[in-house]
Formats: sequence, structure tokens, C-alpha cells
Amino acid sequence: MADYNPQAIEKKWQKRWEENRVFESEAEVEEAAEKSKSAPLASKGAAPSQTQGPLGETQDPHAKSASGAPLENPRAQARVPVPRKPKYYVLEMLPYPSGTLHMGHMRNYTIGDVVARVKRMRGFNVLHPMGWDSFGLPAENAAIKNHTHPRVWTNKNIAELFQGMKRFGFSYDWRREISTCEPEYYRWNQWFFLKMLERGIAYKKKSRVNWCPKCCTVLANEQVVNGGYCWRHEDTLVEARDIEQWFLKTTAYSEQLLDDLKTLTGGWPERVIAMQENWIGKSVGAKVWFEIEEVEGAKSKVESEEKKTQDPPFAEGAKDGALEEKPKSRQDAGATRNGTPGKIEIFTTRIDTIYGASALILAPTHPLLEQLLSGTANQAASEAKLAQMRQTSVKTEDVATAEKDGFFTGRYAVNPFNGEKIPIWVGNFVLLEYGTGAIMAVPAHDERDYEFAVKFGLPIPVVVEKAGHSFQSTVDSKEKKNQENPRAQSRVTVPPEVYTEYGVSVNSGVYSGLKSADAIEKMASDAEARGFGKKETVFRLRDWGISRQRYWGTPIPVIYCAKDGMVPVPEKDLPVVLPTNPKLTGEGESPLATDPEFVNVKCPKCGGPARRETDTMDTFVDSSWYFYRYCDAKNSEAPFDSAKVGYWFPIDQYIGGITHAILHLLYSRFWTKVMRDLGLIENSEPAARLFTQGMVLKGGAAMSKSKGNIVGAIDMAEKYGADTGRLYTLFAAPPEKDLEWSEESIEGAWRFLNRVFRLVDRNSVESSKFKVESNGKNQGQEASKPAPLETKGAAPRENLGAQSLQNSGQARVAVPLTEKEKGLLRKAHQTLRRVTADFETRWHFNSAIAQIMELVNAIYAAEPLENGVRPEVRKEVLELVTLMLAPMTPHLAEELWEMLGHSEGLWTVSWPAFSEELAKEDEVEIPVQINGKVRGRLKVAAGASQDEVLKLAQADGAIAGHLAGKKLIKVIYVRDKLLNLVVG
RNA sequence: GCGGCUGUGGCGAAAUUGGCAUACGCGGUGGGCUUAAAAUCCACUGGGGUUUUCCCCGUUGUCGGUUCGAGUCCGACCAGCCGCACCA
Repeated sequence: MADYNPQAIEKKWQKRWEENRVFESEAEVEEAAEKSKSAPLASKGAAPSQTQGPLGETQDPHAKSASGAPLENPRAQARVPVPRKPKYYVLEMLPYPSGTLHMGHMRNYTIGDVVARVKRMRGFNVLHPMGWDSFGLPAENAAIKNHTHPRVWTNKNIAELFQGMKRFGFSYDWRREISTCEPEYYRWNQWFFLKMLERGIAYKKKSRVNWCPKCCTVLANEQVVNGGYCWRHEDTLVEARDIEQWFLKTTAYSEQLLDDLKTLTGGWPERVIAMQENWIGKSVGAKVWFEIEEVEGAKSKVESEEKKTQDPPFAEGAKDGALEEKPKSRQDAGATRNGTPGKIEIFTTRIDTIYGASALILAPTHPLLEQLLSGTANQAASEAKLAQMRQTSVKTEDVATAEKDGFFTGRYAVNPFNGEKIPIWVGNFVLLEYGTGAIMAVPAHDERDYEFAVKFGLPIPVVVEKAGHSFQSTVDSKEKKNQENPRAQSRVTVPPEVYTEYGVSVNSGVYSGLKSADAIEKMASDAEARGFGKKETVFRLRDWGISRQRYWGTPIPVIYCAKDGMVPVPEKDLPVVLPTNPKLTGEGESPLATDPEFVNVKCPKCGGPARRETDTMDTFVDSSWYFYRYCDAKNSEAPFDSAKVGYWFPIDQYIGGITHAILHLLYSRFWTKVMRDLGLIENSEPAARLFTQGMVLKGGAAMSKSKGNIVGAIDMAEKYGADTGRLYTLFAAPPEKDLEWSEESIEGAWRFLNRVFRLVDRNSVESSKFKVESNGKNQGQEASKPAPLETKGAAPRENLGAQSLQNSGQARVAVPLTEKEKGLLRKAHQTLRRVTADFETRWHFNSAIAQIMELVNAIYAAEPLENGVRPEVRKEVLELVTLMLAPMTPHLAEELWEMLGHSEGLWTVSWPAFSEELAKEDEVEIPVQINGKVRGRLKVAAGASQDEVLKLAQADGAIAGHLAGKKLIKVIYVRDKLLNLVVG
């Protein structure tokens, strides 16, 4: 008898796996892809990856072929050689190497590893890679602190994470490892950047941007969280700065990014889809131009302002309508899109309410304001007020709850629909960055406008009524309300409340009587026809600002020449490598700017003196396409071979934290679409399925360095072993839920594995004692190693376990089975059925483990030997237990498999086949309900008919007692489930 | 305000389709083994009972509905968590 020694076992099997290259995806498949490189990729979509369950229930390669041979890949049928197995790409988000492996990582990778291992056992060619998101600020900050190079810190952390992953036995194909800070990788960032530059997707402009004073760099919109804080420093308010920087035109893909979310429903969590929809923020409406009432001199000034702020400096593609320039942040927007000179452009989704507009309201930062205010009666007072509003708007944290504020400019505009003269106001609630930075205020039909109108005494004319209301009756009620409300001095009425829904237009000239939807359509068309408006869709999404004034990132590959202007670095000169000895201070301009050797270059065009761009790229660029690189990680000619990507993509299952629901997942979706439009790939979305696992908490809070509540994964592995750790994280909570760390619970997992180990250990000892009594089969075998049953010939990587277990229409043991043995085998196959379903169609690892625990309890209960289950039979059951545990506790499973007498590694064995025959119950106990309450139980033969069961029920004493003197009204019988008698 | 999610024992949680609620684990109590402890194995662990291999009652955040039957479906609410937020 031996003890379970996880440290020794885990070391032993990790070595074996490595020697046998168990986790490498099949080379022959890639060769096939190689050979078909020139062929079109069109048939790819037929690959068996479009499925329902998280693991793809329809993907079982055994399901459609009685021989057990995996389904052929339809794409490969057209050519030779034929990939033997269908592909499966499972991926966990690559980590930022900031320290050692923690529980959050470990949980993420354990889930992915279970999936990868299950899929391998199910006969798939599995791609399961890992890499390092190794550019980024923490490395640079650590380098400044320790006076070293960021690479030192980064590589130390990578080495530690790598060791940690090895320690847990995660089944990665390490041939494909990537590290984004290596020139072999980031040169392709630069290459993609040049492609985008050619197409006008990358452009540069000066704009007001988000600046984090702690990061000392610019942030993208997506990196500003909680209404104005840095995503990395959640206590640090983001400042506004005017900086010239590079953008990627994510807005050119707004519509697609939104529409394609529909293709992800079912595969992606509803929550993530909703968050992205929300972020992209589509509004369909119309722009309308309001003429400004003539005031001497104003018009020409406005016109000249227009000219000044047209095209941004290098936006070559910006002339294209689809790629139209979208100003990014507060103060500069609007300048290029305030419409025709002398007019104010507003955006509205409710053009049908335009007859109810009682003012135009501009954002305090609207570029037309200076012209508008000049020459007005109280210009000085207005400008003072404006300055004050601009001041406060920068610092406002809780914009949504701030009180409405504003003032009248002294100017008027003309409503193009009815010629009415309405005042132009400034309001603090109007945002320059959304729509056109100006709105028409329709107080009767908009909450905010109403609040504003009430505060400043603007009229509140009603122009929409609830459908079905007669005009007359509502007028009466409004008049009553009028008398009660002293503020309602002017024009028509004060509505009883703000009515923001659709209804029927009233008081709207020729449009009165139209339903809101019809009115919107007709009025927008009319505005367009009459030249004072345009149907328009606006998005909340902004272009992605990628310039960072830091060292540890990808250099942006452009050169500035006094003569030729901005010149892209020629492709042949890539990569632009980071200087090796940077001066890192964390302050001021980009560290690259301080290195003359880096900065001063010859112009690629004229050969004259020129300067390099000194900003680096946002590190989210690195992670936007890394999963494509895994398909062809060592390619030095291209980012990847399109044929290989065509074979593996889309990712069948992507797994990561919800924190990336917007940032990474939006950027990488964008990148995929750009790559598709460059003709490099065929897929429009990177991942068919996304799984967001819950966080690991301690004391109710997410583990973090700053809170000091991190539990190191390696410590846990040292104490209990990797398998116990893996089992614990899978068992303690369903994978999508947050998991509260508990030392007591991990003891439970440890106890269970010990229980299993002792069982197998004892069984191999006992079976050697027992072998003569069972059947002649094992005679002459070594006592410690019973012969594996029915291993027909050597079949490496083939269905060994499945072959022996699959044909078990009856048990393999030749002698007749006792009732107890039948019972145990039945329980085993019932467990197998449920565990298989838990792995395949839903990710209920916790209940799968619970099932296996029950089975193990049943084996214990089937003791003692003398009156029941013989070692031969028990061995068969233990083999099933071992195979079911294999994806979750792979090291222990290998060891148990060997202890059970198998010399071939468990990695060569397929998932066991379930036997309906063995799982079938002979007898079932069904509850008998009287009027829905359980009043008794009956043991009946499985599949018994209603009549039989009813007769038995009526014969049963206790049940008959409840039936006595009552009339049987109805009988509901669900076969093998329940009998319900309705009596009265 | 908008969108999404979650509410089940002392705790983590189960419950494929509407069909015996609380499986499995933790914790707790009692017992076997042991000089003792640890480990381990067994039993009990919603409430109640003078029929204890038996019986009764209650119960899945709240209120209502559909149904022979609801943790599950429908409607309204309450509480908590997450994301976005004066988005025109």
C-alpha cells in the first residue's frame, strides 16, 4: 500500500507528456493546410464548429460513425492529405506577466485545460496555445524603480508564469509560444499599421485627449472608466490635453461591429453583447440645420472659422464618406461639422417633435459660441458665465446628477419647419462629443429639456399625444393643470407630465395626426428634400487613440521629413526596433525622443535628414490579433500563413475574464474585420464562442496586489498538488460564478482524491490475491500488474480505453454478475452519462465532480469483498472513474491508469463510450401523489404501464387510506417518474 | 434612467424537458479504530412526533397567475451585484 504523493506523481507524468509531445496539435493537418495554401478557403465554414453547447454537443466525432472513426473534415475532402481529425481551437486570454501565477490565472487556465483535454479524448485535433502580453506600463515603471531594463523584469515574470503553468500541467503546445515584446512579434504590429495607414484607417490628428497623470500617457476612450478615471488607476482622474496623436478608425466599422454581434448570440454571453451594443451606442435620427438670425458681421466670421478646421493632417482616407472624420473628444469636436455657415446643426432622434422645440441648446464648448456671443447686449456677462461653465464641466464627476445650468446667448435661430424664431441657449447637459454638440429643446417630450425649461421658464408646447386620446379632452386636462402651475405663462400648455413615448403628432402643421414613426420618416425625408436636414445615424463609439508617450511598446513606424512630410517606414525596413538603452524617467515626453540615434534617420524618400515618430502603440494593439499568430508562430515572412489561419479559425472557444468585455474584445473584433478587408483572412469574427469565468475572491474582494489578499497558485500546488488545486477550483463553484477562496473546501478536494487513490491502490493488491477465484483469465500474470483486458494490438493514440469499454453491451468479466455487481456497473454508466453531458453540453464541472464522488461512495459502499463486488468488476468501474477524472486531474489519472495495469499512457485513450444497456434500471421507485402531495412510494418494474401502477397504488395500504371515500377524478402518470391521483 | 445578471439549509452549491427540492462538498454532532492525537471509516445534520426501516408539517426573496403539479413558465414588486449613463 502506498500513499498518494502528488508531487512525485505530477513530476513523473509531466515529464512523460513532454517526452511524448502529447499536447502538440497534429503536424499533418498543418501540412495539409500548407499544401492547399493556394486553394480558396470557401469550404472552411463547413468545419464542425458551429454548435450549441459550450463544448459543442453536436461535435462528437464518434456520433455519426459507428466504427468510431472521427468524422472527416469537410474542408479537407477536396484535397490530399486529409486531416484525420476535426479541428478545435480552444484559447485562454494571454496573461500580462506582472508576477507569479495567481488563483485567477489558475482558474482560467484550468477551465481551458479541461476543455482541451476533453476535446482531445473526443478525437479532435486540438490547438491550445499560450503566450505573453509582455509590453506595458508596469514593466516600465518597475524598470524605473529598479534602474533596470523593462525586459529584465518582464522576462523574469514570464519565466515564473511559465514554471507555474508547467507545474499545473496545463496542456499547451509550447512550440507556438509568443511574447509580444519581441521584435519577431511586434514587427507585425508595425506591418499592420502601415497597411492601415495606406487605407486611411490609421491617421494622425491633434485633439484633446485623455491623459492619465500617473501613467504619464494618453488613454483611449475605452480606458477611461467610471466617468473619468484611469482604468489602471481607478482613483486617478483623467485630465484633458491637446496632443497630436495617432488614431485607428474604429468608427469606420461601427455598423459592422454592432451588426455582427447578432451572429455571436448563443455563442457569447448576453452580458458581453449588451455591453458592446451599449458602448457602440447607435442612434438613428436626423440632422437639422437651423438658420441663425442675421446679426451684422457674424456670418463671415463663422465662415472663416469653418475653413480653418477642416481636414486633419495625415488623414488621406478621410475624404471617403464612410471613413469620415469623427472628432474624438471634448473641445475640438463640432468644429468640422457644425453644418453650413450661419447655421446651427442639431441631431435628433425625434424630428417629429420639432414643432415643439422652444430653444436650441449648445454645449458650453461649442465652437460657434464665440461668434454667437460677440456683439450681443450682455456679451461680457455671457462670456463670464461660459468660462465658468467650461471650468466646472471638466471636473464634474457625477455629470448625470449635476443640476441643469445654462444661459441665453441673446441670439435666435429659425425653425426651418415653421419659421418660428427660437432662442439659442447654452446648457451644461449638452455634450459636444455626442451628435453635433447642439440640440433642439423639446421640453414636452424630453425629461432633460423639460427640467431645463422649467428652471429657465421656456415654453413647453405639446406636439405628441398618446395614440387614441382625443385632442379635445387632453386640452381640457391641460388647461386645468395650467391654472395650478404658475410657471406656465406662455404659449400653449404645460403637459401633465413629460410624454417621451411614441404617439400621434399634434400641433405640427401638416404632420398633425401622423403616428410618431410615420412622422419621423416623413419629416426627415421632407427636411432632406427641402435642403435643411439629413437622415443620419450617429454612434457613441470613438476612434481608437493608439499613441502612447512611453517606451515599452511597439514603435510607430513613420518618419517625418522636412521636405516630404510624413513618410511611412518602408516594409523592408521593418521592424523598427526599440533602442536598447532608453532613459526612463516616467516624466515628460516619450523616452524614445531622448535617444538621438533612434530619432535621427534619413528620409526613406529623399535621403535627407528626418526624425522618427517617438510614440509607441497602445498595448491593446498587441492583443488584438495575437491569436492568429499562434497558427503560425514562427513565420518570418508574414504575420501568418492565411491557409493555416483558414484551417484553425474561428476560435471555437475563447475563455477569459469579464473585465475585457469591452476593451480587448472590441479591439480584436475590429482588427479581425480590418484583416478580413485586407484579404488576409476569411472570418469576420475572431471567436465563435466566448466564456467569461468568474473572479476568485478572498474576503469578498477580488484578489489584488494592492489589497494584499493574493493566494499564490504555486503555494497551493506545493501544499496539495496541482490536481487537488485544479479539482478544487472546478468543484467549488460553477465556472461563470465568482469563487470565494476557502481553505476548508480545498481540504475536501484533497480528501476525495486520496479516497480514490486508496481505492485503486487496494484494488490492485486485492485483485492479485483474488485472481484465481475470479476466472481463469488472469492466471500467470504478474501479481502487481493485472493484464489489461482486450487490448487488441498496439494502437498508439487510438481508442484503447474506448475499445475495451465501448463494446460493453455486457461487462467484460466472463462470469455471471451478481446483483451487487450489476448495481455498481449501472451506477457507473449512469454517472458516465451525466458526466459526459456536463462536459459536452454545459460546463457544469462542479456537478460532474459531484457525480463522480457519488460513484466513488458507491464503490466504498459495495465493500466488503466477501459479499459482493469482485476486484475484476471493481476494476472496470475504477477505470471509468479514472477516465472521467482525466481532464480535471490529469496527473493522478495517469498514475491510476498505470496502477490499474495499463502500460500505455492515458493520453492515448479516448473518452469511454456510454452503455445504455448497462445503465438501464430494472426497477424504479416512483412517488405517488394525491392531489399533488406525496403520499407514498411504489417499487415498480421499469417502464410499467399506467394500469399496472394504478393497480399497485390502489392495493397499497397507506395510499388506499388517502383514497378512501373519495372519488378519483383524474390520473396523471409519467412513466418511471410519478403517479398523481386527483380526487375530490 | 437604460441594459445585463443573481436571490435555494450554518456555508459553497445541486435539481437535462415543469414531475420526490436541498444531490455533492464544507462545517457541526455522535460513534468505530487509537494509550492519545492526526489520519481514516460509519451514522445523523429543515421543524415536529408516545407508531422512528414510520408518520405529520413547512420550505427555493415577496405577491399574484397558468397547471393535476412550479425553484423552473408568465406578470408585478423587493433586495443585491456588474456595465453604461444628461447619448438628444
